[in-house]
Amino acid sequence: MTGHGPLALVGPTATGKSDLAVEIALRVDGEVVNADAMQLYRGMDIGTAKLPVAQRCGVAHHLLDVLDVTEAASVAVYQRAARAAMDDVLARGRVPLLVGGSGLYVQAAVDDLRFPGTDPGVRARLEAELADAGAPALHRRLTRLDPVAAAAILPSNGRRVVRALEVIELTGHRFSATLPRLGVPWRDTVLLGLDRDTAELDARVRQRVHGMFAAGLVDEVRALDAGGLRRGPTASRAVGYQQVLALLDGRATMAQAAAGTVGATRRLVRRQRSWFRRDARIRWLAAPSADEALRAVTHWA
RNA sequence: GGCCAGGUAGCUCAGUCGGUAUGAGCGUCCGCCUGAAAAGCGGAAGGUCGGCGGUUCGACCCCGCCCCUGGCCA
Repeated sequence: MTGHGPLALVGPTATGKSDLAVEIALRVDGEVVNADAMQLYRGMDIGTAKLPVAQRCGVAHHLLDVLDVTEAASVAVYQRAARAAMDDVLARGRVPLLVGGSGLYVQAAVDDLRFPGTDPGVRARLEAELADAGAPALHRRLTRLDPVAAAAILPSNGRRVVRALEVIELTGHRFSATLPRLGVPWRDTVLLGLDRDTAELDARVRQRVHGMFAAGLVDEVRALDAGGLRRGPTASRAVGYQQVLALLDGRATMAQAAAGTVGATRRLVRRQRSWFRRDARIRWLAAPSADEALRAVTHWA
């Protein structure tokens, strides 16, 4: 098979990655490692299109259902877990199959990205400043402390300005100086991409979303809401969940929630594409078949 | 059939006391992305201002007729 390292299957949502991953895993004696930020959450099943156990055909899946809905997800934390999982699979002589559509997560698992630490106190203070002084004011400060980072971050992007200031405060170094260069892979991973024609994918998204509502997405969200979903900064923003929460609040009708979910999913697809598009290492598959995927891997090796 | 309101960007709608629409939000397209990433942020493209005629140096804006939509009255 590949023999040397992990295999990654990436691409926008609703293209059929999960099913294809199982097929490939069965052929190469592989185990799936999730690279989807929202499938990390326990109880978020219908809305994240998490593959039901019955459809996993006995293939082991790692990093699903590891977070409570109230916890914030974090790339750095994910990176450690994903690497540990892949190393474990490798150590057992099997092939890790990294599967998911969260671009930054995939890159964190596959490349030598290093994340400077974080501190809840510092973060909270900066967030508070952001709330009353506004992003441009914080950006001005960043310009003084780290002109290079300031030039790369737009003054309106409060989130990124806050993180840059946090890193500077915590490390004493410029944020721009802490960013490692790309191109240094952590392991020799083969990246495969799965996409579909836009019109076809949009139709699949529409169908999938209607299927989710029919399968009980509203009840799923209601149950998670009772478990604190709203307090979760990450989970409460997930596509579908966000819209159903609005429905439960009476801020949207069922039709609006469904249409909103379809729209948000389409936008997600566009952003996922623009993220993956720039990674020249990805070998894009023309069709979702294990045969083609394995052929691509062989030709690559 | 009569009266009233309205027809401006793909959608919802501002606006112009007559002087080439700095139009807005949403959508669309493109891009950015290093501890919330299904998040966060930016840029661009889109309009014969319902149609025809009139008044005027000049009309999206005023006048007339027509068409369409919604409401009220018959």
